[in-house]
Amino acid sequence: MERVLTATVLPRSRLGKRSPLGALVCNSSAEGLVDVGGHGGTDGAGAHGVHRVKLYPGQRVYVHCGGQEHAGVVEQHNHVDNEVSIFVQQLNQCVHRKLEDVWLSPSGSVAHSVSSSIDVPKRSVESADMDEIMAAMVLTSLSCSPMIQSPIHGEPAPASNGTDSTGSEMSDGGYWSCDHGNSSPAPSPPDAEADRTPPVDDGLDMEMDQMLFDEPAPRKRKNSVKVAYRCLWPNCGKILTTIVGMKRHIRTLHLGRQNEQERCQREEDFYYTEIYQDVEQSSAPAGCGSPSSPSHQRSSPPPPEPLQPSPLSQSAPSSFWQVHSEHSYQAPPPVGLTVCKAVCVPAPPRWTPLVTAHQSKQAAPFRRRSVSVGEQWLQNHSAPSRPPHLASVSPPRSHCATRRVRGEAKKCRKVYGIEHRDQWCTACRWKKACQRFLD
DNA sequence: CGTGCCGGGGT
DNA sequence: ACCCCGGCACG
Repeated sequence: MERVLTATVLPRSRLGKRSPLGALVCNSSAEGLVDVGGHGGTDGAGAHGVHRVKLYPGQRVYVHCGGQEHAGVVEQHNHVDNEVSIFVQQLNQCVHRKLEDVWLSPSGSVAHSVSSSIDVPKRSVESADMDEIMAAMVLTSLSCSPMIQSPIHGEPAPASNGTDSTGSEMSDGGYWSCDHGNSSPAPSPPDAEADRTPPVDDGLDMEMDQMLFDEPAPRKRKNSVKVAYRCLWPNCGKILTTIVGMKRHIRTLHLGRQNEQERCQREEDFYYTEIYQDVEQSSAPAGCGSPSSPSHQRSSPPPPEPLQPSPLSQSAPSSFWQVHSEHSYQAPPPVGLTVCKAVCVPAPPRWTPLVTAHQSKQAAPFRRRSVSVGEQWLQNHSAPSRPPHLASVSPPRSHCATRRVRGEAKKCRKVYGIEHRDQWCTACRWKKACQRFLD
């Protein structure tokens, strides 16, 4: 019931900072306290003075003075001491009384104090203070809860293209308004909000958790500007409140499919921007534009150009370089080549044609056949300036899908001649692709 | 036609 | 795994 009370009498002007609830009641007391004062309450326990209300100057009250009750007029009500200065006309003097000793009606008629007039259970002062504190906390949380959720719900859904005027979303925007107005029940609690949130990704959920529990609402309010991060990925526009969450969002949703090893860690930085939102502005009554629209954006990074992955993330399909030594035709080189053959350029004295062979090889079209380790190395290192589309695109085997193009390199047969067949590489001897003079 | 080498078979 | 060869494609 107190909740209803506090919700309905949300203050327009707060007087009692030290006692939020008192301030609230005070507000209502201006109109309500007087006329309820004389009503016949059934609260028999309230045979004492005024509790937890503020008396305003000029208000008529009754006090005991010199063993007799006198009517008086409130001159001042000191909240700190809970003392009331009352001018007693009969005595023509001003008296000070504790609030508890002040009556709004003659005790002879009805022996109850102001506190009983408002439907508040009689309690000790301590418990009453606790009530105030609790009520203040409730109020605080209620009034601040919109701030908490705003960064998430205030922004368009991921599918939005950035236009913030989402009419149906305005219901959420209503919480931006401080004026919860006459809604009898408390505003929809945060968990209800969370349920409505589309579970797009875990990042958002975590954001919600962080926002709701880790970050006390008042802290958010310290600066009147809220910071959030908006994903710049096309057709996304997701808003998160932490950089970590945003980076994770970009990583998982947008960059996730790319080669993780090749991807630069900081690449996510290019795909989000920092946005700010004025609390005051956003808490304006609903209807004056979407509350979700960020008041201004800052530090706009270069346009995302996202569909074209940055060079950092572009990775040569390593599958193309598959090591497929179909045949272990590693002909023992006649001059004793070592295992290094696969990687090092074999350059025995007799293989002088090798150099030209390699040079010509670079221009030769690629072949469908899987390449050997040596070929990989050569293709990776010896021709860095070749057109990238030849390097990174999947096998562009020119014409023949099944048979490799005849290399221009001289092969063992040509080098050694058929009469020195024993000097051929094994592959050549076996009529396989030459492993010594690679294409 | 010479050459490179794939696919397949034999041991 | 090693060895050989038929046969095809290419220059």
